[in-house]
Amino acid sequence: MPFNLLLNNISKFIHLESNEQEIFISYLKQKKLKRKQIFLDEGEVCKYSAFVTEGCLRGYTVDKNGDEHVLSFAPPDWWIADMYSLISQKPGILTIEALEDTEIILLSKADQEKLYIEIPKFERFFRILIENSLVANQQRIIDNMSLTAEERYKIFCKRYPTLIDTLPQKQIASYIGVTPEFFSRMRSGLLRRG
Amino acid sequence: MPFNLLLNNISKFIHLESNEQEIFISYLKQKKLKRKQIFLDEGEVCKYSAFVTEGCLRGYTVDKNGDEHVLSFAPPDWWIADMYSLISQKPGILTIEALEDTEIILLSKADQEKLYIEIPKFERFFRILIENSLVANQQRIIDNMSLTAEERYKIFCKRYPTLIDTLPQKQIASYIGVTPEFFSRMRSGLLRRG
DNA sequence: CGTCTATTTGAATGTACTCAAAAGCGGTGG
DNA sequence: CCACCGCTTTTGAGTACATTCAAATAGACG
Repeated sequence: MPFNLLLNNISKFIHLESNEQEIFISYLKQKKLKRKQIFLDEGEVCKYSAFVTEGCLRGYTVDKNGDEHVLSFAPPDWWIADMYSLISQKPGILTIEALEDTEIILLSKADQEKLYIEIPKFERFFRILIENSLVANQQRIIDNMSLTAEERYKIFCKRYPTLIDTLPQKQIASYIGVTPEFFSRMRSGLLRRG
Repeated sequence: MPFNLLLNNISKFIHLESNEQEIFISYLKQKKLKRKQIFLDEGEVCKYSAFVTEGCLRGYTVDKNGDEHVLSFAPPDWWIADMYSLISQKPGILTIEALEDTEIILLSKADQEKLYIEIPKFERFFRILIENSLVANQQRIIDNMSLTAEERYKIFCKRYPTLIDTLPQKQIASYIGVTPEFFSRMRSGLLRRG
């Protein structure tokens, strides 16, 4: 079944009866994205949460100089959306793009709201999901203020070991908050030393 | 009634029947903090969410050089906690301190969990609260990556106009992510120009 | 293969930091 | 109520981490 990864993800936090599973599944849509395909563009209203089952997405913003800044990666078993836009239903600031051929499961904002009412457990599920996301984001703010680029890179390597070999350096540099040039020097420095 | 600010805050997102209000209020405790008093210390397990009714708190971390970094301010009508520690019930990294004489309302983790079960609406309330917090934190990450210190300062002034005159510059500098010395220069630069 | 993009390397520059010291301000006690 | 003490803010000079711009090299995809 194509929804197994998602159902398993959910079962870590709440238990669904089989009829509840059916209702939930009825709300889901599958979608495939080609490498470099845009899932959500800056300025659009975000109408879906996406759960990645294969491949990888990235969410990024573009600043006034045209430089990109990666807010988040979404490898398999992760959710991604422009949370600001999804909540407010106003035009968003994120672009979400496939870094490779990717498969996702979609849950629309409207259906998510229905879920909250029909199966209140989902309110709990998404609360917990967002709590964890909040904690991770707060930690990242602290790290950005407290640590050097090299320390942030080491933390990234520990926290996302699987992403290190798959992602282009450019993208990791952008997530960590340095230029690709500096990231390259940093890495060759780390290799020579420890 | 001392809980009016909090009840009013909640009523923006969910409606409580009067008996539900009573249950909720029965879980709350009031507490007063003197200026510079520590509400939660680094390394402690965070057992309470705090809602500020008067004064102001700040949550900060201390890095390996002994420098402080402010993660959040909590003026009246705001919640504050060490979310990581509150969720995991492990020792936290935040210190939460009163910047002035402050009054807060406490809700314990245990009672919050009870609320979720007895009055499921609260699951929704806190989900929404945390969603908004997540969006604000994500925006801050983006701003830290995209903007200069001066631009971040201007945004801070717009977003928290009331805090500008009450907070010591040192604290704002720490929130924005610059040294007090640089912050001072930056400000005098801004005053001379526009 | 050829083209396009990613990565590396070099040199000059800038933004923000460090250390040091002076000036300002606020709270507290005599 | 004033004087003092401690903390915050300002100012100065030198420095560092990271950026910019440019060019060469390497890699990946069609």
